[in-house]
Amino acid sequence: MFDKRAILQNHPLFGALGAALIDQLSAHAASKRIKRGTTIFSKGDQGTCLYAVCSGQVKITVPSGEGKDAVFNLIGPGQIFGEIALLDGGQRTADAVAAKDCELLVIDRRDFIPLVHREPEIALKLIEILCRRLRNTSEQVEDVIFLDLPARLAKALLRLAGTDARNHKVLITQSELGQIIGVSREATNRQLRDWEKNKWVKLESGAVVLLDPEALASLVDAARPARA
Amino acid sequence: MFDKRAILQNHPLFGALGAALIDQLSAHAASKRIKRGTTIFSKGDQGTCLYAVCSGQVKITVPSGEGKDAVFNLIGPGQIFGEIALLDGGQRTADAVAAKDCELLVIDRRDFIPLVHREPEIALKLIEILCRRLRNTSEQVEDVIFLDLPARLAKALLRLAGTDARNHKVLITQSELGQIIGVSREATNRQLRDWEKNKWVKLESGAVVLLDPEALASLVDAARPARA
DNA sequence: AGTATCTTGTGACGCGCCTCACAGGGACTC
DNA sequence: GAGTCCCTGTGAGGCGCGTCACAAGATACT
Repeated sequence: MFDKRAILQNHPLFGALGAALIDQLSAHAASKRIKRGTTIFSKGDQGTCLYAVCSGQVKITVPSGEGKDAVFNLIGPGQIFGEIALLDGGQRTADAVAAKDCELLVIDRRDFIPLVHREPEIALKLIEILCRRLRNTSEQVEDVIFLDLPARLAKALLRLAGTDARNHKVLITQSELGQIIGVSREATNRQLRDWEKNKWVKLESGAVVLLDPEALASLVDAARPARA
Repeated sequence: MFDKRAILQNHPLFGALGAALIDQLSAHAASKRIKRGTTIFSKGDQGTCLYAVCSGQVKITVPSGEGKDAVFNLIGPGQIFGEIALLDGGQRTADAVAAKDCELLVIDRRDFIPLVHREPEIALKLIEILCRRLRNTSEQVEDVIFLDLPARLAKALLRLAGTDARNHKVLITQSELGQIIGVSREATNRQLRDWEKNKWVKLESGAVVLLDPEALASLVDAARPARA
């Protein structure tokens, strides 16, 4: 077990709150250990919980029959997920699966909603988080429409390297990369091999090492010409 | 001119508010007439205003150099736009252009933010709106990744018919349709002609008449097989 | 009415990426 | 040590859709 209060305190969503509120919230928050590969919820479920990741990583995916899932988001420690269904009481818009062994905090709608009504600070924080999500998602739409495979792949690698690893080594399989950018595994592989020839990346089993991040970045820029 | 108070009162975002607050808000809200084709703001601008559409229609687009814009959203009477940049103070994520002559209400960040802090009701309403936007945008990502041209086109037509017109006549040009679904005008035209042969639609200059909406709907379903 | 502009309609061509198919290598299990 | 995964690597074939090019009807502008 771990100290719920300490984790809430450090969490961006709740950090600004007073100690009294933290106590109150932690009384309602259940901690939960989840094994890698476990499904936390599925698209279409009635959603009643908010989740905060304490450790591990959660993959937000959306299925399209035949295991052709697309990966929408990777949630790491200190981030929350499941807010939308929690807040509007609707269905979950995607699946959530533990990408690694995880420790999660779970807060139920019944306990959370009254708090939002009572505490404007939380509401504002939520607005901030939703805005950020919205910006991300909008950018995803743009990317899928405007950027070709190389640009999307480069962008994804840079993003993953930023959040994920020291030394520009991204721990991810090529299938997963493909799912993130919405492209087949084979196409992903071919593009990476191409870059490997140019010494832009080095491929390992289950990982991609970025040797020349700037080259990749310039690729992204080239694909999206500045406005006239 | 039109009565600002009456419009705010009828607006979903503010309808629940007390009369006193409405007065207060309407004092700060400027009304504005905008001619068709006018740019209201551009992607990258520092955004300080929230807009509510009283009449007309606003097109939210995102540019990709060379006039290859994609249309993200069409905002009609009773809807708001520009919330994100308003709320988090960041840059606008897209362009906004008047698709028809419009009457807009404009509320500045300086006047609005304090109100959000003071009035939990408004914050909650905003959360609701942001959630809905987020759901829409997520669905857009899914669609672009999973659905092919016919399915996306069918879906777009059905959506436009639902909000837009009586009698299943959608007033829109084929170029605009292409921009909405992220596809070239030519491809859009070919698909529509195809459907016209089957008597599913009838084409007119600047409009598409849906003769068999159910056929189109079944097409959308077929493209997205139910989960196993 | 006459001209410019927008919209539609279509053919040809090519490229990007998907699908299918198969093979080798590393890791983990019995 | 043999078998079974999962991950990687690659070839061949195909087609969806973008791009270019051009023509004819519709609309708006003066």
